[in-house]
Amino acid sequence: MARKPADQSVDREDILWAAAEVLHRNGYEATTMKDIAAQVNLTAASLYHHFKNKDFLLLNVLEVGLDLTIDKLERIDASNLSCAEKLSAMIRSHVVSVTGNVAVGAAMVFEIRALLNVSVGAKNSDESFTREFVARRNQFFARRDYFEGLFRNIVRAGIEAGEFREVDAAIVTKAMLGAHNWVGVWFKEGGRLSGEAVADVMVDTWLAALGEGDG
Amino acid sequence: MARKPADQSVDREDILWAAAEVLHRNGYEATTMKDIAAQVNLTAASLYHHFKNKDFLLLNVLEVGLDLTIDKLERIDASNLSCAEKLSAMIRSHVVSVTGNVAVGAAMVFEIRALLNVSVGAKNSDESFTREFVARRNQFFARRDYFEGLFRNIVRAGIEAGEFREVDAAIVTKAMLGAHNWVGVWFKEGGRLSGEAVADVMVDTWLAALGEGDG
DNA sequence: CCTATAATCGAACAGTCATTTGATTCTTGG
DNA sequence: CCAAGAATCAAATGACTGTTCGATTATAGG
Repeated sequence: MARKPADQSVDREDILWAAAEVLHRNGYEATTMKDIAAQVNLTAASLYHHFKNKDFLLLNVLEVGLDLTIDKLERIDASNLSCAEKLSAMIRSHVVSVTGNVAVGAAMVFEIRALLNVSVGAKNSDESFTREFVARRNQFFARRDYFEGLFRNIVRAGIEAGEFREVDAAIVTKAMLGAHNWVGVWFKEGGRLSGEAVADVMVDTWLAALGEGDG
Repeated sequence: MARKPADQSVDREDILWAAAEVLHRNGYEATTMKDIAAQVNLTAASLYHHFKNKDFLLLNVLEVGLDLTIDKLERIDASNLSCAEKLSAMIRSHVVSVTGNVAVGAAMVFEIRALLNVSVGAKNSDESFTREFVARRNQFFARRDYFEGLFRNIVRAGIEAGEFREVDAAIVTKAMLGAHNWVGVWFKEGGRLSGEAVADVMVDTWLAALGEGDG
């Protein structure tokens, strides 16, 4: 076949990363195809060679970000650690992801609401695109729930094992994830604390909140 | 002068509330003047009789939401309660605001990033509008910091008073606010828990995180 | 060398949106 | 009752956006 790297050619993944950055910087609706294209020295038109359309491209970004995070969490979940140790590792992993990979990590979270309102209207004439998009979006949301469940289950297990005090696991889990997500908004590289240091504070905070104060 | 309530006329505040709802539902960029107008049975053009333009209107929404919240917090701050009691009251107040008044409370938080990217570009020909907007926006951000500082100061005071354990007050405060803000995203009226109940869980969680477990 | 085709672009389109303008409809103070 | 102005709207404008199309370029395999 033909044409790979002339001066510098671009592949799907490059575009995905560029889109992630713009997405994190500007938000879903304010992100234009031109912005994304500029980030990789292309024209907006060229992006359509790699992705069906804007919505699929941005959804893809969120999918990749979520998959990366889930992957790490599942590895921790499958280990032989105690609940407290598992939760520590999961918190650290999540927070470090959000700080180190701001583009993917934070975008994943904050554009979810925007995702809900995409192309639900009947404006798009193309029925099949809309149908496929809605299907993938629902799958994404299901996976988002699964992600949250990974944390919630550890909290529940820790309570049952007597490692944590009895709390409303669902709410505390949401509080925890909210705190982590928010890190993606305020964290700046080169500030007082590194991503790892922030993660340490988070671990300490949540173990304390769950009654693991004397560890 | 002339013309107030014909069948039903609309004032600044009605528009502000309508805008808050649409803002919370759709996000900053996805909110159209037509959407806001429809919410109060007006045309988009009519909104310009009440507000200079879209950016000022939406900024106004955020300002009002922030002022409401700060007002309650300052009253608590001025009381004679202990640090733990003050913090409890502040958390409860904030969370209840977010759940009960989703429109204003959550919008305030999640549109801040969008606000940053507004009209900074040179597209607007009207210099004075841009200048005034930037000034008010900076003032808003300063007030946002003040809001965060109200929480942070109580945490610090509690540590110094020996009521709380020694934590990184800045980070823990951000974690706390992140958790509260996130409530605005997932909370739905009529769910398992009322806004007050969620607030109770939050109070319990954060007092535990700060080492007030034996209260 | 040639050819299929991957990758890219310029230009054009249709749609949407914020905003302006000028006219119109009320309402109220005098 | 009248006149001033507050509140509203319909229509037009101009900018921007996602997307399509046809043409162009460059590469890899035969």
